[in-house]
Amino acid sequence: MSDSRDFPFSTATGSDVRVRFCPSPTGTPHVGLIRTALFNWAYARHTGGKLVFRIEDTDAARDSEESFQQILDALGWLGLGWDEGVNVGGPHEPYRQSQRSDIYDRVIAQLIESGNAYESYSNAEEIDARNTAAGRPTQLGYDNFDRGLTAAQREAFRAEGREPAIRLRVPDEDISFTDLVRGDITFPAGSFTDFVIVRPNGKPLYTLVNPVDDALMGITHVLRGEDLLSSTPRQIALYRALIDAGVTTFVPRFGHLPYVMGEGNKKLSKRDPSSNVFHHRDRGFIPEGLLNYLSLLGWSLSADRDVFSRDELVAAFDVVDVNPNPARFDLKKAESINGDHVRLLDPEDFRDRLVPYLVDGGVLPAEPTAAQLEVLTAAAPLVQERMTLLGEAPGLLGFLFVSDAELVTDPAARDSLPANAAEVLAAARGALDGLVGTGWVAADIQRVLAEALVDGLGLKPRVAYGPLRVAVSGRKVSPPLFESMEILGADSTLARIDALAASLTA
RNA sequence: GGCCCCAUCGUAUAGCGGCCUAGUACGCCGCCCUCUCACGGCGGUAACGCGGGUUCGAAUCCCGCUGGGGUCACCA
Repeated sequence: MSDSRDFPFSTATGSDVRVRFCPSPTGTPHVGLIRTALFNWAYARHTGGKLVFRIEDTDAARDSEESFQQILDALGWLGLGWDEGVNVGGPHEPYRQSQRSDIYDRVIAQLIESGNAYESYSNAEEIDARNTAAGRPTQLGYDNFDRGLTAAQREAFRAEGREPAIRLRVPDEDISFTDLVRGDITFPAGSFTDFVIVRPNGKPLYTLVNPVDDALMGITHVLRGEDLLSSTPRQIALYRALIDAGVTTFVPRFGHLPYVMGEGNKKLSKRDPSSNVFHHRDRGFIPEGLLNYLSLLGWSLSADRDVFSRDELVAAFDVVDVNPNPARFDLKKAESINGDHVRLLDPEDFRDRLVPYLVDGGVLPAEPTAAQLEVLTAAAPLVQERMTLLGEAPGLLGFLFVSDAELVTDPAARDSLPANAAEVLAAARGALDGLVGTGWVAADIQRVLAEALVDGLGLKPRVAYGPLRVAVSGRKVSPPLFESMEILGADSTLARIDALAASLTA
């Protein structure tokens, strides 16, 4: 066939690669959507090519400004930047389809002019009726009936006041392409009939605007979800029409990324909280962790390593290495990866990232004081390696930011107190008293406590320190005890021990 | 139903004809470390859907089956 010569696929491989991310602003950003953005971004960075960010808002009924802002928010948070497009501009403005009507009108005219598209007056009822009459399954849909309409017939329909949809005349031959992640794929001739590209009201459909914009913007690689795979032959048909009409000169290469699955064998539902990027951010995922995990859905860096940086991802990423099979979103694994990245953070960076979570958790005011930040700086290193999600911060560190009087003791922690708690507390109090005025550092605290409780009373360490942990933090689980006491200071520490002791005898 | 895609431990994957008595990670189960919780360390559990070929040799190539999924809109 002469297809490859007349309708060549893109041969871009290096810095001439142009990929795009073109979400429709409906709803909250889904992890699957972000994974698609990530792979496009990574491919552009890896090849040295360009990433174009376009918004497909041609469905006024479903699109929203709020959703658009959320997409921007998500991309910004994750650090996925683009080279051309919304908010940054470029040579193919505008980048919101709702503002490109004139461009589409022009292309539609070219398509009709060149004979690649035509007016179709058939409505659904008429199509069904014709199919039934012809003994053809109605499921087969449109029958290309209007292809042969004469000027007189069109005029007659017009006279009836009917407005035509515009359909693309599709080639009656097999359509093949080499999918970058799946290999050669062929759709037999007759798989689909002439399809609508413009509504009777003049509004162009996704089937037209998506390929048209890709063509006009010089997109060389279309990396998108697997759900679009079956529409690819139609897009290629449209591309051929665009080439024939002189609108563009090549067909992009396609790569269909596997689904991100939820429980069972279904796509991760938008209703599942795990699908919501912001839900993960709120819980304390950091961009490095979420991005790392998402990249593992359908791809891998190497045989024996799955924690890596953005730069490592970019250096190694290639679409052809993407797995074609669907991947399940595994929250446990995601959290584990996130925890690894949290531990990799520089201490100051880690501390800074804690602040918003502590503010949201009501632990710190919107504008923390210098004293509070000082406490945080001292405490952060104590919890960095024991946190998986930053959202754990309020629960872990809250006790350091409340007055002794405000400290609430978790009922479960109180219940865990051993029978001899009062005795332990009293002995600790006595030992600690000796330190007042001599400096108040963790090592000394631990030493005197060990002498008094472990050596003196002969207690097991966990029995000895349990009551103190509850007294100081109000919880069964806390950052390391002696360091916590040091940060809290002698006065608070003693006051809290006294308070718990008093409540035991009350 | 037509067409298309997919198929390695529970999960994500490595594997692209011999290095595989199938590796790694998460999970799970033990043990160690330990002031709690974590972290860390050590060990264990667990997979090539089935059937035919091709080949000296197949998880890897081909065909069929089975099983999953997607798509068939004047949504995107």
